[in-house]
Amino acid sequence: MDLDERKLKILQAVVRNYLETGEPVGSRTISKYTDLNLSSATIRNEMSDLEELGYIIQPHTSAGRIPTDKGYRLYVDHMVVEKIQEMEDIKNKLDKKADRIELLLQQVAKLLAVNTNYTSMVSKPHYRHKKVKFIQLSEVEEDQLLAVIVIEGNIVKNKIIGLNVSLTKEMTLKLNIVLNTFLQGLDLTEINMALIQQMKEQAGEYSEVIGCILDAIAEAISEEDNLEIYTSGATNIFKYPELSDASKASELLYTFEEKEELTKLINDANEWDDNQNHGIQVYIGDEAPLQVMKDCSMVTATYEIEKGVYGKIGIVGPKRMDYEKVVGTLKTLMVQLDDIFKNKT
Amino acid sequence: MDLDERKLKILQAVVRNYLETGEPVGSRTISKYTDLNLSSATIRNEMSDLEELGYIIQPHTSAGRIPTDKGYRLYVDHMVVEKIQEMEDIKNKLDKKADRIELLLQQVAKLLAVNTNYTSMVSKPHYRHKKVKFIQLSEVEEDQLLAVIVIEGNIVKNKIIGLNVSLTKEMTLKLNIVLNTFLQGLDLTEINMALIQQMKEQAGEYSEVIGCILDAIAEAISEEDNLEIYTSGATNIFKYPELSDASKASELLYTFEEKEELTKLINDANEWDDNQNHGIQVYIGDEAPLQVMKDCSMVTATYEIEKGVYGKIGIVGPKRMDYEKVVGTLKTLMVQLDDIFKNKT
DNA sequence: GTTAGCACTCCACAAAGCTGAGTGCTAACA
DNA sequence: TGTTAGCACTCAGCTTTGTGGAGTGCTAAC
Repeated sequence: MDLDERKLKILQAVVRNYLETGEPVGSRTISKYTDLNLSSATIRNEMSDLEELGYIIQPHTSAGRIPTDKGYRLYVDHMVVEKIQEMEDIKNKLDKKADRIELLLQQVAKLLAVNTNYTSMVSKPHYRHKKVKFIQLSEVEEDQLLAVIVIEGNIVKNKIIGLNVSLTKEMTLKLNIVLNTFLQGLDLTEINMALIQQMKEQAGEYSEVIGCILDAIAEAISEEDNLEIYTSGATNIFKYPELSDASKASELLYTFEEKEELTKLINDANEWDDNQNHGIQVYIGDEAPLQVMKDCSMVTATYEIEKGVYGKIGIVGPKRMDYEKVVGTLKTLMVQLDDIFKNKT
Repeated sequence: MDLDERKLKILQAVVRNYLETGEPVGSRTISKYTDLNLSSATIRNEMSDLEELGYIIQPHTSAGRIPTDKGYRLYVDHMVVEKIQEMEDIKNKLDKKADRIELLLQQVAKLLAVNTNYTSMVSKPHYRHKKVKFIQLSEVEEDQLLAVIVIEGNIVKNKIIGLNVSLTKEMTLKLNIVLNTFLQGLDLTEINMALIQQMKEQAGEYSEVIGCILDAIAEAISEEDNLEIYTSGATNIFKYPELSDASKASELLYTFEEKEELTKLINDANEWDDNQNHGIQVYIGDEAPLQVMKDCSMVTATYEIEKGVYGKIGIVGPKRMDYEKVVGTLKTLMVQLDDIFKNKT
């Protein structure tokens, strides 16, 4: 059942040619395109076999062949020689002031989309079970309190709390101390009713404030748990005729606009695989866990922002995407990202 | 040159009918559709006049008529009877925890898009020449300082500053006092070199920290000046055949994805006009200051988030959009928004 | 001023014809 | 036994032709 050398070469030629042109590939083309020195008739026989084995298919009789998903899969698994992509050093591209991770990731997405001409998506890593690191209450105005909550990973959340009483300086200080001593180092699951009750007692007449602040904390932490995804270059799909008819384009773009569905993709991809490959995975057509992507391929990679905290990057394009370039680009990017994140911490 | 009663009625009938069906309107249709009791032949004569006057046009000989931009304009200016839109009370729809204005506006955009089936955009109001209200430095870890900056409008910015020395508690306190006394109530233009120099002197060996913090402040304020725009329902354009061919759709969607261009639209629209109309404006085709919108219409409105601080809301759809519904929806929404913002402050 | 009637126009769609690319099969060749 | 040339066949895609219907403009009559 294994393919012999010659069949492999022919399959490879079919895929390569199809990736380039987007047109079904005929036997005569292969006969000239390869160094096999075989006549088109021979190629035809071989192609007929390949079709029977399910690697290629004719869109209609008397047309050339195009790869099936199975054909692409074989190609991706065994024949991709990733082209090293010399990408401008992204550090220069990235806005200096993009200290906020969201901005940085958004820019990475954009960079990828521009470089590849496909659609890119980047998920914000989420820190599971994040712990409270630091809380600071300050009086902004008479009846307004600003609560600043820092959680692990130096994620900062603010909440302005309106009061119907005004706090004394001492009281604010006291509340600060109470909150910090009670909550530092805890995550959401560890903050229970008993604890809250204790804190409220300490706060005396300001127990109400405690309630507000706890709400803010809960919100801050859970907000961070919402998997956020940044996308870019969604309209690039119009560059590929096979995706740009109204109904397909509409569905795809809607998915990218809403983003919810995309979390499935992100969650599906394997975790970091330790083999220095940045968990690069290729999904072809139906392999992706999303119906709308049945005519697309997707390449994903995993980046590590700090020990144990991962995010994903994905590139979505037509099945006939330039896998070699995409994989190359992603790898280059991952190396650069590693660099950036390492120097950051 | 003014149109008589009958011509107006016929024009109105043409527009109304075209808005509904999207097909060119013939004389026979009008003859039945209106209560004029005129034969199609008479209508034909009148339509011929209307065409000569530039209000309607035939896409080709022997087709019905469709309105020109001029025709739409007349219709919008004099014949729109806005339908009061009973929209579910948005307050119920809006996420309670959407205290952050960004989230709220994003949700408003979505609500609008869903309600109208057009594309919506909402600009975040920007507070010009915002003044610093409050600054708080806290030590998060040994060598990390958290700067929290509150500017007018209760916009809060955070910045984590890495230090190569560690500060004493007293020093942190002192820096806090220095920063607040010097900067409170100032806007960007008022923070000059002389001031900075003074502050650095006060900070002694930690003058470096002052520099970092000032950078953060500058960044925070200027960041807030970047006009941000939230969009929703961009893919709704696929519901309108006249916009959904690949090249038009691609251009439009790109504009909505990139958003930069959209600022032109927002900036162009008139300021609040005080006549309780929420500055509702209608742009038809080329009237919009954006080339890509030449086949679209746009309706914008202005909301006031607090005294003197405005933002815009816009709805973009095909020229044959349901103006009556859109204007109605926008007005209803504005009233609700006023309500929300008033109770907030 | 309004209307019926009629010839005319032109889009939209279907049917028919043509072309070129590509195939499968067969028979001959090395 | 594998390879090749030759040939009939297929079919998408394009152009051409034809047809029907919707709608118009014009004219003559009311």
